[in-house]
Amino acid sequence: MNTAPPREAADGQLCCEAGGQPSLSASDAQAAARVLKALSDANRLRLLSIVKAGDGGEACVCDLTEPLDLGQPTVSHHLKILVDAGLLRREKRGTWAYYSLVPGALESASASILAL
Amino acid sequence: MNTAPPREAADGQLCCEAGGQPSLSASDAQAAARVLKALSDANRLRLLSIVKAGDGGEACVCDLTEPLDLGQPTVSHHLKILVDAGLLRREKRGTWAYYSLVPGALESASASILAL
DNA sequence: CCCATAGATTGACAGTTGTCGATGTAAAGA
DNA sequence: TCTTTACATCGACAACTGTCAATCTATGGG
Repeated sequence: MNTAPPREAADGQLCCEAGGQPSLSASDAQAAARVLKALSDANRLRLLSIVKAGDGGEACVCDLTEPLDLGQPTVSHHLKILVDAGLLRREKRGTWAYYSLVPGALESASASILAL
Repeated sequence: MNTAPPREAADGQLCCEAGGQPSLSASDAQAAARVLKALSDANRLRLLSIVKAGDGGEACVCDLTEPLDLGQPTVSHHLKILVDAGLLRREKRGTWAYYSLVPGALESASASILAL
């Protein structure tokens, strides 16, 4: 809305000076936000942590329901969000579903913050 | 191959070997989630990016309202969230409010993901 | 075939979030 | 003083999120 920036500040400091840098495109920001949104919940961070610390780097849902003190449908819901964000992988073996980290996914999310 | 985990219904909890590691405490997860939640919005990521790329590493609100195509109150709202999360600093000079990155804050947020 | 178990899906509901318009406030000019 | 400028705050509203109880699906054992 500011079409006429003040250019005569007494101190010489201009207010609205065009940065001109693309900085971060809207689509890049949206892509990064999609992953970070999956990481913005305490219970989901704990799920990732437990999966990472699990034997063989994986864990099944029954391993995850108890330590978080959440219902099983809620845990499944969070796991689906993490899978959809590309952070977790689901592998079904027999009756059980094993979740494991997608290699490099956390590093990529971490890097997207530093790349701001 | 099918590596069936030990299972006992009446015993209660013996599905997959419980990996009793503390992994990530509830309070640590909540603290990390609080910062990551501030980073989980595309417009806020763009705000940080513009501030970082700004002259002197700072920018005033009028620099931020236009490129995001958001109303001024909305931008102020997002900036407040970023300040509350410890990611931005606000300094008022004259009529203008200049925002700048808190040194190390992004690195710390990034590290909290890798520390999972 | 019937039943038990692991897990996903559905529906509902309260709480939160992003956005805007209207208004308030403080500083700089006229 | 009166007005303009830059920004914050408030109130409202739609959209989204996290959670649970109930139900559905699929696998395995008798």
